[in-house]
Amino acid sequence: MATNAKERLLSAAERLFYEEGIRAVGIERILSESGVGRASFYRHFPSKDDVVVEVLRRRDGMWRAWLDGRITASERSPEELPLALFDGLAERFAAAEFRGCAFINTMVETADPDSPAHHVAAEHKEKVIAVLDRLLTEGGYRDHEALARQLALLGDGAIVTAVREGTPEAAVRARGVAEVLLRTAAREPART
Amino acid sequence: MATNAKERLLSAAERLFYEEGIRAVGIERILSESGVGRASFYRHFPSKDDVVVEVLRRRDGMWRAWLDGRITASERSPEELPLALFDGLAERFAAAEFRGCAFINTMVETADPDSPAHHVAAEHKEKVIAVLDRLLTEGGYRDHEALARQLALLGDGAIVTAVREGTPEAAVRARGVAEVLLRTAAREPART
DNA sequence: CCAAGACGGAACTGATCGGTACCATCAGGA
DNA sequence: TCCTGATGGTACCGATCAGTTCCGTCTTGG
Repeated sequence: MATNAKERLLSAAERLFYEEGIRAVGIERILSESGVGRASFYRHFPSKDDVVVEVLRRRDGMWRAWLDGRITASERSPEELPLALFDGLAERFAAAEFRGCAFINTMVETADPDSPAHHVAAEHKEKVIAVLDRLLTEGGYRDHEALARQLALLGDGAIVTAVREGTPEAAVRARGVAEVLLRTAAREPART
Repeated sequence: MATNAKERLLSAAERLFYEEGIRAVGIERILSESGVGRASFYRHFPSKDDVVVEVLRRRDGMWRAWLDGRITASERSPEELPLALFDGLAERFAAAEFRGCAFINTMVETADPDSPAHHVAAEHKEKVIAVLDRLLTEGGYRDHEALARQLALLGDGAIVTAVREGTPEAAVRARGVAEVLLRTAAREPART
């Protein structure tokens, strides 16, 4: 039976890619930090690019599961529930290893917008927007899709700002903007 | 007399770094596209890293000069003048070669926040925020600094969103948020 | 008990990386 | 005229890149 070589490779690659960047991390580093042999690497993955894509897919699943958790654990009212995104971001920004959004970073580092990695990263963001759209719809907001895209834009702005500043403060600022946005937005007539 | 070898190097490097990323562009590419000899390169710059820093400094100056131009050319009223940033971004996003903000890209690609390049990039953003702060102060906004930082966060969010979507639409969405923000913000009592 | 398969280690390929050294050329000022 | 200094071209350096190949070992299911 196979041991968990593939799993070790993926988790080491995920950590290294996030901390130092994709191009900056060579195969050698992934091998030495995961303890996997060179040949085993290429038994599981045709090339480094395939590792990148699979790491992003994993991270997409993890990240959205985490977001769902933060949403269900939030004690905010339905019309304020979308703000749970910014509550969550505030936590993430405070983590020592925080270095922005792996998907934004990938799109920046992988210049070619047609590359598989760029594609997976872009899809992740659309899925997050879909989650926000659902929350806003349930919250009774009329123009929920446009609002969802504005909130996502705010979240991404907060992320790159936090990378630059090195403090979690950007999450608070973005949440402030989001609160104004939600208060101003029109909601469906109450159904009572 | 020296010809313009240094200038050719810098403009070629700036274009290549922006289009393909810093790590993705080797010295060889810069040499061949600028027509400069290898030795001449190292007569002007101690290392590639120094080119990166000087390119960023140049671009910082150019970019802020361009922003100033867009501001003075704007026909918006003083209280709406900060929106000129988003008008300008809308133009940039529509350009075929648009690939985000060179400074954000640099900070993402250069993981080390202590590196000179990261530093120059971070300083650029602070200078832009200072410009916004001045506009907001002149527009009579009370909490101008916090507002300036929120608008800058919106701008950066629009930029990374535009990279992902490949359309200029994000500028319009961000401007919409900015309008709500400015309308909601408290202004000094009118001095008439 | 033994064969199949997953594994780690290491040697090797060709290409490219950033950086150095040397050389011939060409312009301009004394 | 001659000399100085900036230039472009090229050969070269050691290091590292992604990827291939082979070999010995260990585990596990039949």
